[in-house]
Amino acid sequence: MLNEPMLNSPHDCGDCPIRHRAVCARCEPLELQALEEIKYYRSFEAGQTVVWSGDQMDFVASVVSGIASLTQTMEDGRTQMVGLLLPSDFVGRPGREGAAYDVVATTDLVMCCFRKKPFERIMLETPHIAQRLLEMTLDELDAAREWMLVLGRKTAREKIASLLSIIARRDASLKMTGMAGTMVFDLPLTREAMADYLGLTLETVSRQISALKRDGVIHLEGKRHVTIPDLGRLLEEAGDDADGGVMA
Amino acid sequence: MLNEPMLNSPHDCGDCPIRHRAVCARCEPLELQALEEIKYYRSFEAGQTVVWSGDQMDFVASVVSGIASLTQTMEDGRTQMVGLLLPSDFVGRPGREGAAYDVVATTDLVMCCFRKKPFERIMLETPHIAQRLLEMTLDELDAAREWMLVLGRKTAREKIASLLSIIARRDASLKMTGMAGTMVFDLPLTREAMADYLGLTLETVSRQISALKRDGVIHLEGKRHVTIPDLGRLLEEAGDDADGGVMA
DNA sequence: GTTCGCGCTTGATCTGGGTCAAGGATAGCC
DNA sequence: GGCTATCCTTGACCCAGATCAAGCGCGAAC
Repeated sequence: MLNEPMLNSPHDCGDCPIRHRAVCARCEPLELQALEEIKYYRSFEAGQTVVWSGDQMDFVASVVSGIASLTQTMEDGRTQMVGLLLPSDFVGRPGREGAAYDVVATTDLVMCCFRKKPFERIMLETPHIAQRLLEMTLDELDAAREWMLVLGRKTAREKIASLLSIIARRDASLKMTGMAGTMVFDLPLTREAMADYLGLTLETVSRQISALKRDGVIHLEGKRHVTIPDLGRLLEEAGDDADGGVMA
Repeated sequence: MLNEPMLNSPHDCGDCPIRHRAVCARCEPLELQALEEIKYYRSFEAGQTVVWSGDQMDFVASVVSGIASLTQTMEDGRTQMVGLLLPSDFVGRPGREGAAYDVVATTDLVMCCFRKKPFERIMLETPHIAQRLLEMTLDELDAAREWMLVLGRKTAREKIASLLSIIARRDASLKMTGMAGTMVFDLPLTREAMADYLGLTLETVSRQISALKRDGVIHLEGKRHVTIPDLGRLLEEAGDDADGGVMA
């Protein structure tokens, strides 16, 4: 039903060190020089906040390695993760002033940043960059809306299954046999981060993971290393036959 | 914190009959002719489905009058509304094939449609249309993510308050006195539609509305005509002091 | 008028997931 | 080795919201 925004572009453009779909210099030879000039890298440790909601955000960026999350927090501390940024994902709001949500490094993180003002100028001069950003933003919108179904209508078990299948399918190190075969990967999120993404408590996340393990839908080595013997079965658990959901 | 995508452009361009922010012919004098040629109107009765999820969608459109909603449904019938389209809102996925969700006429509805292929061509030739669409899509993304917080972390009472304040602030017929003054409007949604938007059951929606009424936070005449004597108070109920939330 | 249907309300009861609380496992560090 | 911190698990209990059920109000059709 939905397309799969995060899946559709590993964007492997050879030795390009950046691999960001939107503005990869290698894919934009004409703009190479202009983009190179406004480009810089930033590193963050797990747990660090990249930008605070409402703060001025004078750059746009794409993830080089690691995972960042977009998070909203209420005054009383309730938080909801509204997006996961994996390598090659883009973050930024050309034409917008402040950040709309906290951007937090969930793992150690390297981002490739472009100063915003000149980036916007380049965008104006280079129509297909705006169009590519539009497509990516539409993908993110689809993913966000898919996630609204998860948050609003799925049970705890379905939520966990949805998240696991999404991570499994995006994980670069996945090992897959057959159409709905075995997948192996490491969870890049703590139970608490998963809870924040799923609108649950960390206790419920833990319990449901234990239940999936007990029922043989998944296997765990340690707390993070996951084996999914039958992805099709997991997708059924997710209440989501057609596709395994989408993320952003 | 967040900007207010749906609020920021009543886009009153005089006698323009369309008033769609993205492609209003009056605001695009250069493209007037080209857009006029691919433009047509469609009317729907309340309850009709405009497009089904997955179907080919060979147009993009903006709402002229009435309300449409974007809805996702699981095989077992659970449904989640993922967007509300009010007059001047845009719907469509330039560069995308099928529809990602059902589009349903929630009230009687008139849409101004543009055939997709030629629209995409015009977009390619007219950079600032792509840029305007990008900005609108970013707004919708913000709204969707804001709604994720509502779905994932707010209580039933807060959800209702969030929805009411959003509708109140977007309603054209609103009557407002002072900064957080009295507002009067008609609910354009049934209890069931509200439930689908909020991830609740219609019974819970009904009960919470009754509770808000009992507590004097809102007044009701009949089942749809709402008076909010103190918007500030409602926003507190919404657990959302800074702003009243955003919608899409 | 009566009847129907739909949208809505309200009550009674049940339950999934939250809350509170007590450990267990593992990694780093002295 | 022991100590501490972090992350995770599990149990006991509770409550917000779901579910099941009955009935109301009101406009439309006859």
